[in-house]
Amino acid sequence: MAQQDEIFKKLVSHSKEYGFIYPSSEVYDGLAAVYDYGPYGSLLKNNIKEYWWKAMVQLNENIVGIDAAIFMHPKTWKASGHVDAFNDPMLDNKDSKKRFRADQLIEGVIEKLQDKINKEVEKAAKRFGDSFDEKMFRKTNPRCVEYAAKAADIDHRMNLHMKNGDMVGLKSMIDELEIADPDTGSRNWTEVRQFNLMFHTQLGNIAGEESKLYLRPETAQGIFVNFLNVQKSTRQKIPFGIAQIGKAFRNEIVARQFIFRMREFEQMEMQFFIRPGTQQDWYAKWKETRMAWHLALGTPQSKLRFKDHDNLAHYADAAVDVQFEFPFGFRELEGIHSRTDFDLGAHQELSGKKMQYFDPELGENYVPFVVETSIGCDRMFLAMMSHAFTEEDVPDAKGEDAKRTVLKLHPALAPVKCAVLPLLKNKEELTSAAMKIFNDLRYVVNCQYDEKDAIGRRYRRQDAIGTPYCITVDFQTLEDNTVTIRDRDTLQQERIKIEDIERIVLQKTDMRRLLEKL
RNA sequence: GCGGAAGUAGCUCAAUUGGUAGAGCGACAGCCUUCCAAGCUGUAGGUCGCGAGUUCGAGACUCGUCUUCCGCUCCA
Repeated sequence: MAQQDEIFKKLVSHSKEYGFIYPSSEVYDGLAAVYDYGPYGSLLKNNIKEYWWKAMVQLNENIVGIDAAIFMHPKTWKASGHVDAFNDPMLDNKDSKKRFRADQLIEGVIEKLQDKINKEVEKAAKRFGDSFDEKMFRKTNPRCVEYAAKAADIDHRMNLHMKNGDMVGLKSMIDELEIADPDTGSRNWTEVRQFNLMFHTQLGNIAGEESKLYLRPETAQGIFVNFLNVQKSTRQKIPFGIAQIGKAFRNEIVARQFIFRMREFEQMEMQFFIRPGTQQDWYAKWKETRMAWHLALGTPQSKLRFKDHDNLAHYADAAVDVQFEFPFGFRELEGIHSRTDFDLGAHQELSGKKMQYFDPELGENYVPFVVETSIGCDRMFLAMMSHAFTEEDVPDAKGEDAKRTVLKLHPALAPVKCAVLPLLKNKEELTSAAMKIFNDLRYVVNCQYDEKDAIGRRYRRQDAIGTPYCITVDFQTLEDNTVTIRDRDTLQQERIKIEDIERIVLQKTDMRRLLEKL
């Protein structure tokens, strides 16, 4: 574990040192849990997005892409359940220093009351034997009735406070019910404070409730509200999908672990609209499809796994995570959710606009069901970086063991595909020949020319940013128009003709090679 | 928000009991160099996180403050 921690730290500093990820606003001492993508980082991130987009949109004639705005009508978030479900009332125990959700503490009391009722029922069942009428007992037994009434009262009042955002009311309930920290028994609580997981800003210049706008906490809603627009303008028939890549914002209480949990992040989401009742088949199909997408990158099966959700979100009837083994353990990378007709149904209800599809085969209208695939772009980035980051021993110029740090990124994802290097800087014939090759190749792939320092050092610099291939121009080049091409992972060199460089580099690094595996 | 740790050059870290801020690596320039972090020379880069206090004198001691990291609570 300590070793894993060490590797993670090295990855973080490597990311900064080589221009992948910088802490945000570093000159002002940084901004917690916000990061900027540097030159190589943004190239890598774009390649990840391209791989996803092409796999989803380009290769599926029944999936189309959109780019919806981050700002949406505030009612969107009312319909989606985010306004209500993402306001968490929290309080701390001053003695144990632990933090709790006020509503969960109060619900604990309700659960205890229900346990008491169940115990009464059990006792009575034993007493009365076969003649026991449980329903009647629950309704008539004075203790059961009392407990049930109390539970209902607490539940009712809590919901009222939650609805009104009445933090003081929640706190007074906690005092009144004499709720204690379950571990320590302490009742020394702070005030209840509200944590809203959505960021907001205002539309127009006048601040006020009516002009309050949220920064979207998920991209999915931009897809749902455009469902009919897209279906009609692209003449799609169910089943079909809408894909989108975009930023989302969540005011996490604690954002940690580098870019794994950020307050501003990027999602790659696809909502697949289907006939009600077919959701299980499509859920299974997308689980399989998405896993294949991950495996095509060469990520070992052992680093990926499915993890079913224990608690389903308010909109889902089935949910599974694709987890990746990060340096800090298996964590969620992608979610696949069967979202039922919850979202479209909610928008239909709140907007008063029909969100229905006429199915010509069935000859009827219905609100489609949805299976969602949602992957965190930044998490995918971190997964690729942490899998690729390698420190290994290789022989140096004297044949002794030396360390090299190399990013073994999939060639199709690598930010720079190829470096063109003259063996020596001070031989004009070599540099001009190399420059000529470089100026030709740059039209085809992202490549670099480097003549500074000894050749070995230049190779290592390219290793550090994950460049899969290095073309070296040497004296033999001047005689027979051949160059060497060095493989990042094997360090093997092959001699190839200059005229073949473009074809060979493309063949090895083109996204096509990756997409064909799907 | 609470608790813990840490802030000195781009990076990693030094600086005896308080006495003029250094090294290695990296960067840049030049020379040299025929394939895996080579050598030589030179250059740039720091109000020691910030603010007070103690002292003849503070990077070091005291107090405050800010930021980051780790843990806890939350995580669609």
